[in-house]
Amino acid sequence: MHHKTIADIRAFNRFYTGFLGLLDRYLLDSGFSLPEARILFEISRGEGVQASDIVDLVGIDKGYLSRILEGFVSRKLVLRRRSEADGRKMHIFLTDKGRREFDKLDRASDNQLRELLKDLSPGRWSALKEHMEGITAILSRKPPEVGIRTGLQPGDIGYLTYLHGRLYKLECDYGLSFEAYVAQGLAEFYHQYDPDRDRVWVCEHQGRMVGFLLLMHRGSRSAQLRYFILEPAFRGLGLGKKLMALLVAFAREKGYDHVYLWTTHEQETAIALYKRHGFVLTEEKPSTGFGKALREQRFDLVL
Amino acid sequence: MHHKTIADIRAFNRFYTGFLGLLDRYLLDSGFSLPEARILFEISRGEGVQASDIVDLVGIDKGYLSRILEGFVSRKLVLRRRSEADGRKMHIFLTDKGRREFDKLDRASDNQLRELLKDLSPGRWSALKEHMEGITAILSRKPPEVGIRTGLQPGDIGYLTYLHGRLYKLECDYGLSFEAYVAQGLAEFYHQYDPDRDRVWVCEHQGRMVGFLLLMHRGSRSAQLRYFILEPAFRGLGLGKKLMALLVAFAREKGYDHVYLWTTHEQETAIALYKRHGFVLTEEKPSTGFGKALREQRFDLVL
DNA sequence: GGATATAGTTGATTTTGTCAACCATATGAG
DNA sequence: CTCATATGGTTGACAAAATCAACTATATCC
Repeated sequence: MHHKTIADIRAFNRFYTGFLGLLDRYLLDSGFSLPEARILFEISRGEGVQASDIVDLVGIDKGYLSRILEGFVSRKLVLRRRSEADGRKMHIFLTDKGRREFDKLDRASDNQLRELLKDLSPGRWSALKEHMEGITAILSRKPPEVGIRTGLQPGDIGYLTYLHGRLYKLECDYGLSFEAYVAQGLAEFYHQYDPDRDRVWVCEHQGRMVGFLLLMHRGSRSAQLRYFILEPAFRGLGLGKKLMALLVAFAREKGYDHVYLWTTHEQETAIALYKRHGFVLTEEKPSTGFGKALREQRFDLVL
Repeated sequence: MHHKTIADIRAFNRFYTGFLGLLDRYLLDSGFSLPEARILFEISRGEGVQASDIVDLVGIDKGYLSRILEGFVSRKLVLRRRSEADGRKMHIFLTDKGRREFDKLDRASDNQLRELLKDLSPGRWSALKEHMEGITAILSRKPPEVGIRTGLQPGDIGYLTYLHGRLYKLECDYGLSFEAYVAQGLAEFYHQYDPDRDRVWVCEHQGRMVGFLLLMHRGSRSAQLRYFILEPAFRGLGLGKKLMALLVAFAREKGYDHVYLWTTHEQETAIALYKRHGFVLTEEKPSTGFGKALREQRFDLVL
């Protein structure tokens, strides 16, 4: 199934192994071997670490580590001190000399990398960094950090339209006319946008919109929920629930009697969410608007 | 200067070294060492490779390689054959047994990776792949591959609006009203879009729009150029020139008398491009439309 | 208090990688 | 043609890196 992707990942692994090898080669004339450098790094990062931590962090045999540390001690780079709390453990510290040597090595590594990448434009530097952060986050199973902000910013109208166009095409096979309709609707919304009575919530991940919800006034007592959307990769993280809670709280705070929304019968996941927050189906009508037979449905929530 | 970024990249290197180590560890019980596996891989990829190629690809000492190959030969996994064209060279081939063994290893590596990543959602798989491709492209200094297609697709209207909103904010400090204006304009364009007389050109990089240009009919003999935009990271690659050439060719082909466009005096780079393609300033009027004093300018090109 | 586990050390050994010398063939200048 | 030099690869001698199992000392848990 993922066959092509697996092959791509393995290709990247080979490529990056080569790149890392390029960096490592240089260490040779630094007086430290590769594992020595990594061990020094771990010691400098957490002064007082114990050997078993390093074993885990660097993935090295404990016997081997013991000997490398022995070497460091004889070169007067580190000190080993038996733990007072647990007599089996040894805490490891850099001596002043060790710190100096490590700093030298560390600076040299920085320079080497800087040299290697100095021809890249700032745009590519930051792209590189973003890609790396992305990979780290994915492989270490960090749940993506998503912030929710209110208030429209330049780019939001367009990106929201883009999300609708792309995802409704993908998931419901709507065509371009739907996207044009969204663009039109958002342009109109913008013109009657009243920050006091209306509110938008934007979910952002690394500067990119991944979710959206909007509540706008319709007369003085009621309001309409519109443009609810979540990027597929960010579903199932509770964002929809969080957005909905914010919306209900806002509607209450602003004193609306009730909130309504229009959707189509196809939006099953969204509808389940609406229902869970107390919305009930109040009206239904057929539609052929976006190139297929649909039932448009109205849901109402009385506050 | 890039100090923080350098540190981030080094952090990624440590992280990824660990990840690769995880993958490599497994090889231990495959009967092949890590360099052996890489060498086998290179042989299988290019049957008949010569030793020196492998030295370059894998970054291994030639003496060491010679011995590893010797080992393969004695295990009947590969054949060495002296080149007929150059008696110094040896071409290396997998035997049937070698191919079988390699396939086994290769499949096992695939499975191992698949196993390691099986809990990731499809969205994260493809994100991972994209990040990896991005890093490879940047580090190997590949000029970004940009394709130009014609024809609107779902997502285009929104993304184009987004580009305008974001970039005009960034570069000219236009506000949201400009973006709403673009959204409106594009929705209208879509409704009167006539594939026979109008054309859009979309520059794409890795599935994302990075440039756009449109020509639409205005009456039967003249046409208007609109929505010309290029993502900053993709300027200076000759894309603007290419788009403009496509537009002029299309306008000629469709028999238009002349092409015109409206812009503002601030768009200096774009204006230079227009002039280079024969456009001349024909009209100018003040405007305060998007929150600042501007001179709107009309340029015409007679064909 | 005795079985079991953890933290680290040590000795023996294997695997992996490096270096320089070397052979055979090819290439290019005169 | 031929001699100096370069290229592709092999070999021997070593050094470095890594592994494994046995061992000591301390801690923990019933």
